[in-house]
Amino acid sequence: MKYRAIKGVQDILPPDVYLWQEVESTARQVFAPFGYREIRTPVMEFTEVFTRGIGETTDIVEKEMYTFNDRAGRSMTLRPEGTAPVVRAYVENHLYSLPSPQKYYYIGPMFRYERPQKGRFRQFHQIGVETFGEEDPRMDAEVLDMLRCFFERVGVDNLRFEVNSIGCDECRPIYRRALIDFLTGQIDSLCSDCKRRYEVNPLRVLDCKVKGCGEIKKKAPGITDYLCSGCREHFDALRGYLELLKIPFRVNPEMVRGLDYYTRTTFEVTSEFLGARSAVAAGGRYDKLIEEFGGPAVPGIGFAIGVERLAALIKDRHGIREPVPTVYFAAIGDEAEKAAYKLASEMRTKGIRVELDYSGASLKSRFRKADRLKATYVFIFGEDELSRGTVRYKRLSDGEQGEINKDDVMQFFG
RNA sequence: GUGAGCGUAGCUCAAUGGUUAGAGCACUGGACUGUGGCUCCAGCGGUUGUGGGUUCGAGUCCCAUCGCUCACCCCA
Repeated sequence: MKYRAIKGVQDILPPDVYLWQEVESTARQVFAPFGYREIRTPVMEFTEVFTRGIGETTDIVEKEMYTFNDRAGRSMTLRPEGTAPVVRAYVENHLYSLPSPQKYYYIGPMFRYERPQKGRFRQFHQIGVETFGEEDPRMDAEVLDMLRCFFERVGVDNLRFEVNSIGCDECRPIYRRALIDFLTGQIDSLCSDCKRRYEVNPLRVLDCKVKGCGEIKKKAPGITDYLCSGCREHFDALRGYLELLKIPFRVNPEMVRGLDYYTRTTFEVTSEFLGARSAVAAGGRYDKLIEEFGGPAVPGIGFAIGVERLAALIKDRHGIREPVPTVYFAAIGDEAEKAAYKLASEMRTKGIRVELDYSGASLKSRFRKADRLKATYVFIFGEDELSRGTVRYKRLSDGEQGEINKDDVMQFFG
């Protein structure tokens, strides 16, 4: 084979593409009543948008970005996530001068240079939302409510909603200190990865799946006990509203997010059917990020849904609905084929899906093909019908046949 | 970046180191000349990922390489 797709990217072909269309249109339908409007940002940004936004020491920035110099020597990066670009657009276009809160959603490809595996690709797609200008915990709950609604509409259940609060600039450093102090005493018992995490990002130790570390984790101080009064009240209120909205959730004090910009609320939606990495959606609050981008002190919250992972779940649950042809046109003979060609054009113009072939194959093989295409009707159109000015039809589901006047074809489809 | 597994027909897979690498599905045609699905028959389809090596003989064993998959790190 001469050419092949790049590692970790993939073609989205029919029938899968119909699933994607369904997912995307459901997202639009679900988000609209919550007041979300679409925003489209470029797939490429100046590299600083991500290094500053996501954090210099995160894995994404350190080893996963598609970064290159353009012809003028400026460093550009294919977006590895959606929040930083949307925040950049929000600040650059002064969207904060519009009435708060401003709510946006986006749908599109992201790029990360990673080893592909189940549910992980180098080009993958996210449906994300970002809300600017509201710090009330009711907004956090609302965003989760919208997620719940989306998954319900798209027909995926058995999901776990996990929430946590990782505090703010005030309380997180204090907790971090306490955790480090604790881990320092246990360092010899930690797994090798966790020894590295201890240096780089101690909170990640909480995320470790190794058994030995789990034992240590149980005794470790929890973030929940270190939240400042503001963060504690916010988190308590959020849980209250989630209960009010009857959103089933679990508090997971060990959940740590990989991006630096999160404050207070973080959450993940996971499924046990997704293999090693089970998150199908994740997000959180980022109250300092807009300032970081040179904007006003405006809080934000958002999430992203992994479309590939979601599509895999839906495919498992209920497969794919693919549109089928209404009519398979089998014309026999030069004159009839010519007339059928014309009639098919008229029908298509009216929105009826018509398949006709130019192969001149036997009627039998055309029926076979019509059957394979799952056409609703076969139209038979030969010398006899041509001279009578009619079309013979056969409904494939039950074999019912009849003959209709050529001029009544449109009526036939009512 | 690290580790493991797997590469044979379009797809799913067979083939003790030994004839001309097979089967099912799919595709094309026929039985049925203007009527699909079911059945039967036939046909089409291969550089066994690639390159070396061992051997009288390699799809099979060895080495390298490329690719895919899964897992780790990390992430949607």
